[in-house]
Amino acid sequence: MGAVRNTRQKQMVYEALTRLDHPTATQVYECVHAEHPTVSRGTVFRVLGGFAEGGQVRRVTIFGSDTRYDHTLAPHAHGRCRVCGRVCDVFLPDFDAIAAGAESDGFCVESCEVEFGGICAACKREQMRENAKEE
Amino acid sequence: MGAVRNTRQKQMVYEALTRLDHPTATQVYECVHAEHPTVSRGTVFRVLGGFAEGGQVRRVTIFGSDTRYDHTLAPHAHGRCRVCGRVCDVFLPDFDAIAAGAESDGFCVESCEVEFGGICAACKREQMRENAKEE
DNA sequence: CTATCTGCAAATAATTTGCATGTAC
DNA sequence: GTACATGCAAATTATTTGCAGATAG
Repeated sequence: MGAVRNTRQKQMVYEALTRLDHPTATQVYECVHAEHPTVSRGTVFRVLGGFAEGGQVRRVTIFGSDTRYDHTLAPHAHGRCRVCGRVCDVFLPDFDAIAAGAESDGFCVESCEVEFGGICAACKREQMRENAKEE
Repeated sequence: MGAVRNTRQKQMVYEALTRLDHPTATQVYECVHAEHPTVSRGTVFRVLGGFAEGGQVRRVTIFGSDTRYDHTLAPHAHGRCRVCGRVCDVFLPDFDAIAAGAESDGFCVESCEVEFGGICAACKREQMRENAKEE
């Protein structure tokens, strides 16, 4: 018992996840439901929950926003750009050092989430160009 | 215009915030409402939102859990202990280095949130004691 | 076959909002 | 006095759940 079955719905949810960019569960539902109207909200939420449980996807809660899902498993941080609004992956050169810092404060680390607010590389470049024009 | 008024409700909400430990808005509401039944949910949510906006308190979203509020403004991380369930403050020796890492990946950092999952110092000590007893 | 999954629709739970009234300054 | 704030209750929004029927292995 306890065997997890590979259903069409799970495949569709996972595929939507790889195609969308850090989507919320509702966005995944909308994406899947658009092409397959019979797929229900409940199923999408349950499937995503199962994936998160099983470690196939990462559940990310960014700032005030809703819970989002990320299919990239390699350790990385997230940035929320206040210009374009997008959530983007941010790779830190020394992710392990962060956990090490927490350990030194007595907390036994098993998982770690890092989120930034600010401006993404693309929007920053855009701003530079604007400023240059003003001169 | 635009002047923020100092009302009794705001004082009570802030006081509850300092007394509770990383509470959710609903917990703050329950705390305040217990002693002052006329204070409404809407007011508590609005006041907390205003505080977060004005920078008097920090809004923290930890893992899947609800939005929480923190009156400690000094930069620090949060740990969610999977044994006692509590959210505790974790002070990292070099918080700035994390943002520096993100900058090196091109993200222009304005704010940073770090969350850990694991076991807090108190529960870890408890475990040690248990293990010692088994010998 | 049968344990797991799904669809549906109803139930929760958190948070927001409209509006008439209250009150800080 | 008046602009901002509050109380209330209804509206939204995200997510969960119960259950009967469908289906993967």
